[in-house]
Amino acid sequence: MGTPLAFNLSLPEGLPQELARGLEEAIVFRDLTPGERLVEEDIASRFDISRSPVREAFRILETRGLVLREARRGSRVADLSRRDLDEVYACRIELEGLAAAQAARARSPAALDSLDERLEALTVARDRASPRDFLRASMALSRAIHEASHNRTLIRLLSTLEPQAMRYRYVAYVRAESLMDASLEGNGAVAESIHTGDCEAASAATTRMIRNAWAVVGRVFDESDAAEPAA
Amino acid sequence: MGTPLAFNLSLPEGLPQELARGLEEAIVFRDLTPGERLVEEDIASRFDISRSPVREAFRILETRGLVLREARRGSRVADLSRRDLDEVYACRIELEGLAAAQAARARSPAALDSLDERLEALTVARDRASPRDFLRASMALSRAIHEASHNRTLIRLLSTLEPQAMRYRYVAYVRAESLMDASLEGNGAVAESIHTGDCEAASAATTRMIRNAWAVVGRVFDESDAAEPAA
DNA sequence: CTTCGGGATATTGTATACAATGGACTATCG
DNA sequence: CGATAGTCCATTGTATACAATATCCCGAAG
Repeated sequence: MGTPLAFNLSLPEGLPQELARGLEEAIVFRDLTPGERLVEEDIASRFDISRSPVREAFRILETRGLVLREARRGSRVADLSRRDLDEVYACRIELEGLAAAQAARARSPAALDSLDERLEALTVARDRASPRDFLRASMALSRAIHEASHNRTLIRLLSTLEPQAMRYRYVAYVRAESLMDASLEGNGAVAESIHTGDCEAASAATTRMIRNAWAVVGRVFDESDAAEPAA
Repeated sequence: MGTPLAFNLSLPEGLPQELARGLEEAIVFRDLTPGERLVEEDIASRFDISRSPVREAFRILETRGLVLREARRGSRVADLSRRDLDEVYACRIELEGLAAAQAARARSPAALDSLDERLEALTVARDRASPRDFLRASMALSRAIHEASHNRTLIRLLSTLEPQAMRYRYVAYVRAESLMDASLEGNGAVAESIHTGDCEAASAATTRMIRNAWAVVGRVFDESDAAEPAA
């Protein structure tokens, strides 16, 4: 399993966080495959650091549902499953809906600007038709919406839920790039109602978008899963 | 600040987890006060262990919103505020509502038994009129509902949200013990609709219960906060 | 051929040692 | 007297060392 896993690790925010971010991308984009074992020493030596920050990074990833840790039995990349997908999307509907509603209520100018910016970037990424870039941009936009809610607790919860969702979105986008159009459209509607300040509409638009995505991503996943049942 | 903080730390689930549980109780029940600094070495020597597990425990508590960590500046017990309270309750409404609905949909016999058991225990705790015991029992009942949803992702999210809510509930119960009656009644209604298998009713009952609690706990907190603004 | 046991090994969990940084204190200068 | 630079100390961040345990492999017995 010749995994590249080569990202430079500067430390503007702490080494464990940086490492976690890198590993997160590797998991989402399947450089690290579901079920793959994660040995602390391996990762540590690969980046020429000690096990201490690696352990902390694993813990971070565990709270994001990307890594499973069993006491004294080690860590491994969390599996993908239809059941897990459904769990994540059910939760997303509730929390993203709330975030959009509260963002619409707050309507802070700075947050709205950031939102427009990210939406623009998302359009650009769609035109390049790269699932990877599109997802990164989509993640940034989501974060902007979450932060526009000015609800730190909600932001905390979503930051531990979104990465898990990204994995399924990536699989779907790779197999059906047209999904990106739907996502772009949905996000546009959400952004618009947030601008308007209509909480109900923002929540409804978000709910609708995620429910759609759920159906499509789920379908694609099932097909993908049937093709290669034990990835 | 002669903090007792004496709980025996056996290790049936790992030392950091055990320590985190103990510290969590100490924070919820105000043995550790909001804003109080948490020095790794202090805690470590107090329990005669090394800093390693203490650091991991702090990280766990950070994900539960009970501890704030700033890079190289140490950790401290998270403050209580009306804003934080509102954030937590807004999220709880969504997630607990979903949990109740999914529990009603699943209706697995084992989970229902566990639920009844916890509800009975809650009644007993109410009769003793001890906020501490009541909260512990209430926490157990909540967990039973969450697990009855059979949604691991939701359980994960709620397990990082509930402890934060417990802090406010504790403050409120101490000042207004009658709140326990309301909680007991609300939980009874929720349990009943879960038994019935009516998702809508379960969700609605939960939403109503939490919305009520939000209003009352918020009011009590404001009064309490006015009395001692900087605890 | 299968199953059970025992030891070697790989890996995690905990402790300790070292490095680096931030804050406080002090002394000196304007 | 106030401001500021320099030093010291408390504390976190990282690395390494040690302990404990689960797993794997192999051999022997049934």
